[in-house]
Amino acid sequence: MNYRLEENNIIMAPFENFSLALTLDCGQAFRFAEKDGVWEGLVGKKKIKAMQRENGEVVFYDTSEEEFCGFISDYFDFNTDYNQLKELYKIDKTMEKAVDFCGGIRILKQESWETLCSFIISQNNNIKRIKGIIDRLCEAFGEETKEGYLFPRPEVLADKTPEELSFLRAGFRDKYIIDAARKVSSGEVDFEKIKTASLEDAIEELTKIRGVGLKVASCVLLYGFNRKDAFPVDVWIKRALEEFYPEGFPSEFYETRGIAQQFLFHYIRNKEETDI
DNA sequence: GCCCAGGGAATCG
DNA sequence: CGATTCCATGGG
Repeated sequence: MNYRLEENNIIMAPFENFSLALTLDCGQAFRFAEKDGVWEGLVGKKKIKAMQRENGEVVFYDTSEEEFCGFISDYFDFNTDYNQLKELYKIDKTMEKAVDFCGGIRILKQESWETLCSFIISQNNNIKRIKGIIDRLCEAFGEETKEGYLFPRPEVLADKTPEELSFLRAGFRDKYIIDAARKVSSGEVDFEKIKTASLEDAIEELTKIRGVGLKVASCVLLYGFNRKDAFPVDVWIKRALEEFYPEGFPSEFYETRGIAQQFLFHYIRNKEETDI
């Protein structure tokens, strides 16, 4: 990673066609907002504030070399070589187009509980509403800090009732949030076990929660447990598999097929609109 | 009014 | 098993 320090900001040199906007707004994370080209969001207790210049440089504001090399690089998974992965994906015609279209995306390493709760809310829902529900959830139950409201811990939500969550306007998902909070805070669903379990066992553990099926569990593992072999199949990916991969998704991608999935998802979902 | 949104559970046959 | 229906809410 090539970077330099200017006052309290880190300037990161362009690399691998990295796109800050695509990465933060491709449907994997829901707590980042853009204003005048500057993206802000809370990751745990720390705020990440960043913008990307025309020349590809990324400015990370109010940080240090230590924080950039540790916390920020870890969150963006900057030490994983995406160029190598993208070359591999290009053996496939459709994936080649996807990589050309949105190869600047990186899979973030998000906090496990926040990811679980967020993707429970995501089911049969649209991204704009998902963000609104999560904003209200954080403001009502998250610890208030000078950086903003933290994502509420499961212990705080475990003893709530659906009526107490009705202001979220989460619909039928409110009881799923409560069930997840109870099972995670009690240890009935064990995050430590998930971290070392096989993909199959990890999915089985997460699907003990009401409202968590194969797709949500796969998203949680991919985005919230850094499991690059987790492969969420939503309506868009399902269509793409039927249309382009009647023989199945290429087995060569297995170990990192979750990343390939993210490129494919964004490509098929956005190509028509931007072609015009 | 109708349809759909990064699904899942319950209920059929 | 697979297919269908219902679930809340809001935007297009």
